[in-house]
Amino acid sequence: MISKSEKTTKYIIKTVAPIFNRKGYAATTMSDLTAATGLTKGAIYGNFKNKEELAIKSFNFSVNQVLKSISTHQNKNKLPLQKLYLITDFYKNYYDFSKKIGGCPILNTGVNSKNQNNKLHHEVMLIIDKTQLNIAKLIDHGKELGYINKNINSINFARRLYSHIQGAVFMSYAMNDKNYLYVAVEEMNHIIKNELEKA
Amino acid sequence: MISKSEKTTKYIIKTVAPIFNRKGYAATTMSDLTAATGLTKGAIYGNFKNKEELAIKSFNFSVNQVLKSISTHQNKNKLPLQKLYLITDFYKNYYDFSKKIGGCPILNTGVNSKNQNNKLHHEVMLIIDKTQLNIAKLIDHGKELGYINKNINSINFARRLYSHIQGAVFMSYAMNDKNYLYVAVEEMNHIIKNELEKA
DNA sequence: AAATATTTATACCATGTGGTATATTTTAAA
DNA sequence: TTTAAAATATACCACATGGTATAAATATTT
Repeated sequence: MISKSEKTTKYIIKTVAPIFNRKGYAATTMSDLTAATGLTKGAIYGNFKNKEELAIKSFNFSVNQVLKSISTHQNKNKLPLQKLYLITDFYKNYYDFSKKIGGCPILNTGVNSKNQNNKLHHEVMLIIDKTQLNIAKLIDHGKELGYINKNINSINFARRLYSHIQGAVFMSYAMNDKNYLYVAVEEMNHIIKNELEKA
Repeated sequence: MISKSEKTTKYIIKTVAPIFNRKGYAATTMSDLTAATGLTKGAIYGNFKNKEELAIKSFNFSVNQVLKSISTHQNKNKLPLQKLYLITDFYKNYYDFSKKIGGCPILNTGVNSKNQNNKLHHEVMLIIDKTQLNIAKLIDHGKELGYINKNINSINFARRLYSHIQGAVFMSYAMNDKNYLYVAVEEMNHIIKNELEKA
């Protein structure tokens, strides 16, 4: 049986996540959260220890929205190399996608939490590490199946891919211009084709 | 004759800029600023209209520190193509450089001001536009002198360069790892050589 | 339906916020 | 050196902050 508090806990996180994402931890106030949820501080503090715990759960909620969408998109194909192209393809739409959830949680929280909130920043680093590792595993799988050049370093390539994409995520966000994403995706596809694909 | 207030105005900006850069506009409080400067609110409000005006001047101060350093570094060579390589070379050291001034002002303010402070965000966009245009002009100059391939689109290339580098700036910052910068610089140098340089 | 446990609202706390009027001090001019 | 002007410090303002003790309301169990 799903309890009342479980439902409201989820409701609070879902409602509050985009606000934390957009404004950052410090700039988000409890009254922002009561206003958005329609609940009182009593209700919120009855479900969360404090503002920080709620912020961390909100961050993880936002990140999971991104990761699930990438995962779904990726599952349109079973071949590792095609999955890689589906990942870059996902980011063609990331400007609009991330807008809906208050911006890119990795970028926003990565910047906002640095030197400000160690727990949040730690979460960001874990997610980046995990994501890069998943890409590296995909490349490794492609090597095993013989689609991908065995000479390239999987984790280093994953880091390059992530860094390149994240640059475009920032630029498109800061400049209100999706084109940065389109261009970066094309560049990455070109690099995947030239460096990864076996001739 | 340089007045007293001119001196303290500069002193305040210089002292306060890294704080705004590190914490962001909303999270930086007036007491942060009085504590750092050793001055009272009376003194600060005597020299600046409000917190926002001080934040904007601080942002421009931080940005100018970056731009001046790039400019100095760039002036080690007069040839446009070599100047381009000197720009990418500058970013090899950007992790340590930006740390001294509280992080990359473009990245930090770009993220923190979005949807939060329109005036600050506007300043960020102006700086990015200006910087990209300067790179494009450099490329144009290289074309004129016959060093650079005339088929490539200068402003588009400048945008790619900036976006690529800024991705590494974010990644190195979020992950405490300079290597992202080293790798991105090598990639950009490779791209400059292959796409820009005339055979 | 009554009793109990859980969840939410209310009212409050001490402290911090950006900003300002005014008194005091410091600087520059006469 | 006196005087006028500019810069800084003090003391305060109304309001917002994260957080909590407790009362009220709602679910859940018996």
